[in-house]
Amino acid sequence: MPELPEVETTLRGIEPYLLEQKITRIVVREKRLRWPVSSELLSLTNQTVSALNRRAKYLLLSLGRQQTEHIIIHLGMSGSLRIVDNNSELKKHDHIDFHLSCNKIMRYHDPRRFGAVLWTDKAISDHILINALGPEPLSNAFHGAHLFKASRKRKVAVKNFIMDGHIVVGVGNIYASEALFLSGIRPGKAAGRVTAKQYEDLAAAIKKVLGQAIKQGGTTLRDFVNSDGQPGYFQQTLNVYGRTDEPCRVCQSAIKCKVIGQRSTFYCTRCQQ
DNA sequence: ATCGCCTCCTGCGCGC
DNA sequence: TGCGCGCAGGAGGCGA
Repeated sequence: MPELPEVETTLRGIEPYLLEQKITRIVVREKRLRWPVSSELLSLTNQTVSALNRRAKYLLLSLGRQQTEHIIIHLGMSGSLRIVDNNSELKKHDHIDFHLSCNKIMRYHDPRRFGAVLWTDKAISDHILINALGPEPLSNAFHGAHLFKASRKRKVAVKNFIMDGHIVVGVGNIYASEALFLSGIRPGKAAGRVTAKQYEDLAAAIKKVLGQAIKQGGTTLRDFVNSDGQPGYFQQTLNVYGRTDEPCRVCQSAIKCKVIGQRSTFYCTRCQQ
């Protein structure tokens, strides 16, 4: 379940192998991802990767000197990218190979096929999936006042609110529960009823959990190539996620699980009001 | 505009 | 041991 930290870790892991390298050939074994893999992508050959970036959970590979073409990759629920040797044995769900001029392959693997590999020749910032996104959670553009302002009169649960990519990107189900615990806010509370002070705390908590997870992901980068190992962010101590009926680490009362917005949500009934 | 529900898909854990 | 079932989850899409 790649959350933002794993996407960032993936970017750092693949960058040394892709930057200023050519994609010599793309082999697609399974086109049926979230959206069908386009024929334009199929026909890409001998394009130099001139930049790699991340926006939200999208990985962006820019091609050519002018960067007029881009490959957009989303890992969905179960996607991963690995750098493998070109004689590496194929595993089930290895859907796309990007052959590189360094003689290695960047291999896209995705059992559930919720992910996407897209091609565009428009400016990335104009792309329909990108152009309406909220700020990056670790950037200066993201802060409590932003959340407070955007949430006035909103009735949606604050947990759904912070998971909405138009408000802030990259807050997945695990870290939404964790950040709300750290800031002492009930996940089901209407976003418009959360105070400015609470949003200050919440923004800080989001930065903290995501920043910490990225840092831990970075420590396992050495295992990235040719490895199926779990990313390091799983080592992060979870305070509430998946801890139904276990004692709160602060007050010992039982952690509760409730479905909010079709998603399991975990919180402490005493610490979060 | 906003909200909430539905959908895509496979692997896994559970009960029997 | 094996089967069938239900659930998990990112996020776009859609109907109300």
